Amino acid sequence: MQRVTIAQVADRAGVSTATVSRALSGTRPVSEEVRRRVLAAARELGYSGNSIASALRRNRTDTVGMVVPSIGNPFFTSLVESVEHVLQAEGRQLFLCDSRQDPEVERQHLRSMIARQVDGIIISPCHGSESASAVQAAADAIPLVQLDRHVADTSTDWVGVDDHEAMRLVLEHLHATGARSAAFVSSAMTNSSTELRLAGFRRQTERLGIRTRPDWILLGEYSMAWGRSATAELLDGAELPDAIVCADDLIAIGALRTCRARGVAVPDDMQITGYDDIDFADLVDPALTTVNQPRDRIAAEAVRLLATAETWGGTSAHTALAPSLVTRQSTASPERSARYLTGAEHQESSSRS
Amino acid sequence: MQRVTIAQVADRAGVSTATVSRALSGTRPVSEEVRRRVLAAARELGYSGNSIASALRRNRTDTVGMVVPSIGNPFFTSLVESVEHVLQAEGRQLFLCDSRQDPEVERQHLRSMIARQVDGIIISPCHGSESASAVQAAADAIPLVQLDRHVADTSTDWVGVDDHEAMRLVLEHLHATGARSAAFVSSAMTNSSTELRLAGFRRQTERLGIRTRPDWILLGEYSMAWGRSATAELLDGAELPDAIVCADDLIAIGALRTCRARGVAVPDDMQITGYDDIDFADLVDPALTTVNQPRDRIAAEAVRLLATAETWGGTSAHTALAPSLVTRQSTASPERSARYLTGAEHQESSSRS
DNA sequence: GTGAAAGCGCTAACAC
DNA sequence: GTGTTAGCGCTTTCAC
Repeated sequence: MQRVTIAQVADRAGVSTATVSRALSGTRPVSEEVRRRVLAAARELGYSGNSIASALRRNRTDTVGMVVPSIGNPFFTSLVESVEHVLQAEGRQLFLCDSRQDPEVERQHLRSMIARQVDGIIISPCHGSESASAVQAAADAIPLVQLDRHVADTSTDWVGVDDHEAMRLVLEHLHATGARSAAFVSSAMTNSSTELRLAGFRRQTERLGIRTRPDWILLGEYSMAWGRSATAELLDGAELPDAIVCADDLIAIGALRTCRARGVAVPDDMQITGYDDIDFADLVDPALTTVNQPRDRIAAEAVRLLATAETWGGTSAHTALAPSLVTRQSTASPERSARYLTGAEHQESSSRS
Repeated sequence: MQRVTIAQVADRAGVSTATVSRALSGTRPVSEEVRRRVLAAARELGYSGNSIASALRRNRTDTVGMVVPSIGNPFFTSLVESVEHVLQAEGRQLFLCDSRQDPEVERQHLRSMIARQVDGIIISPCHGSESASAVQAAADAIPLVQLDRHVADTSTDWVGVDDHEAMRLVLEHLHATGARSAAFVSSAMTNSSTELRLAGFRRQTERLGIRTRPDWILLGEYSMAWGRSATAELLDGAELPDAIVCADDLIAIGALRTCRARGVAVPDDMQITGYDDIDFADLVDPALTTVNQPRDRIAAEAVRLLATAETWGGTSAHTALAPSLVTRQSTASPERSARYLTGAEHQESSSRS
């Protein structure tokens, strides 16, 4: 079980270690005859290389590190899948870490990745401000691109979707279905996505004349549990909005559950929208109208930016991709509501007891 | 942005590189005065070490590799979380790969991990037979433990739950609720879990006198989509079982959906059980009765076995942990059914059309 | 308690 | 096309 080295392969093939290296890596031409002998020797000995030694020498690991706030969140899971896919196509590997929403854990992971000489880092920082110093420090050392979320006051690359545009799509759709008031359920304001989505919600409701209220803005965390309790709170309120706009699909699914449990019909009595378009969004009942993030595209762009940073350094780019709206059964269809409206002219928000 | 080396730290602290190494790693005692100077120099220069060089020298990476069939499957995701947690407590890192259910991809990942000199590998092989050669080859090179699933005809460590025991729990519970016939929906027979769960199902149904039929054994894949279509097939059959036993929670959730869509009441007209106890199992409606796998325990055991293998080599261990049954609303309560049975004596499977 | 020096396994000049 | 050689940055004897 002693590891076989390049020297042993060289011995067996009757050539120098340099030649073996060249034959195996294809860095420089090698005679067909020698190539065959080397390959045979390597196979016979079960040689599998030592990328640690290679990395030390070449100063490259062909590995990129990725840090996500929670691998349990399906959105990040699928982002990871996309990134891994892109990298694999280039023969590179992904080193994945979960910061568990903890800036301290995140900082350690970043340090460790730098020590491990990853070629670049893709990160979705867990906190808008507390992650900043560690992210900046890492970015100073090696190419780094932020994905989806990003920290304030740093000058690194970023790629994600245009949250304002997303909110425009959601609220215009709701408006078209006849909704004239809306609540917003999100996570606490600890990261950029949250902030931008809320800002977008505010701007678009105002622009479209959709009414909202301070106690309809509920901030907790990205989880189904929070979606449930926030919705319960809304349903217990004096007035009911026409729609609940959720900052991610997990919250929205929680909202759906509470509505069902309380006998509130979706979308007839209440419309609900999500954000992310996780696989599950299509599988709940009613299926969720949500914002689709082009994950493969985001992943590809992130990897591309990393490569650019490797050669260019310095100048950073912010890439906001266009999201799209996926309309399913948790919102009413615009046509149908239009018909309703013909009679009702303007649908006031229903109120309750 | 030039990486700072140990030599620079040594210079600044006015000591040798050896001393810096010792001061930083704590391998051997160093005078308090020198220690302070070294630490200060390291901080000032922003030294972060080079674990590649360290790994080459020490022949250890403090990294374990993990390969799962699908990171999109919540069961594996949470297994990964558990393993990462355990490792982090020991100051080690996890190198994660997704084989995407493809033995070829899996083989490449394994080769790559060995080349990367991970200290050990934790794998849930994607295929019962096609994964075998690569797994065996990897196990010959470094410590390896199989998790949950395992390949046939290898002599590596394994840790998972006792599938027979799990099926006993499920079927005894169903029997107690009055079920006297059952169908089984699982993935195709390409891995050990599937095989053992089916074998357990067969044995327990026979033992308990629960009737089943060849066309009630449906094998597809571990996904909600398959759960839906398999259930549709069952519901279209001439005879309906009292219960559908599913080989994982995703399948079971799909089954729940189809039942709801078809107006089949769960658990009154049909009982459904899952396997894994993923987070979602408690959040669907009705909440899913399922088999809980002690994931943290499995993870801890796997890491422990790896450490054992590092020192002992050779002899391997198979550790089957006891699963537990989590009864929720997708199955009837034993008490209630007992009352029913008092009148009905023996509840035959309902038939249809 | 500390320093000098010898590599870990590999690749990239540099020769030929 | 191929061999020789000098390290990559670190840890660890072995001296003192």
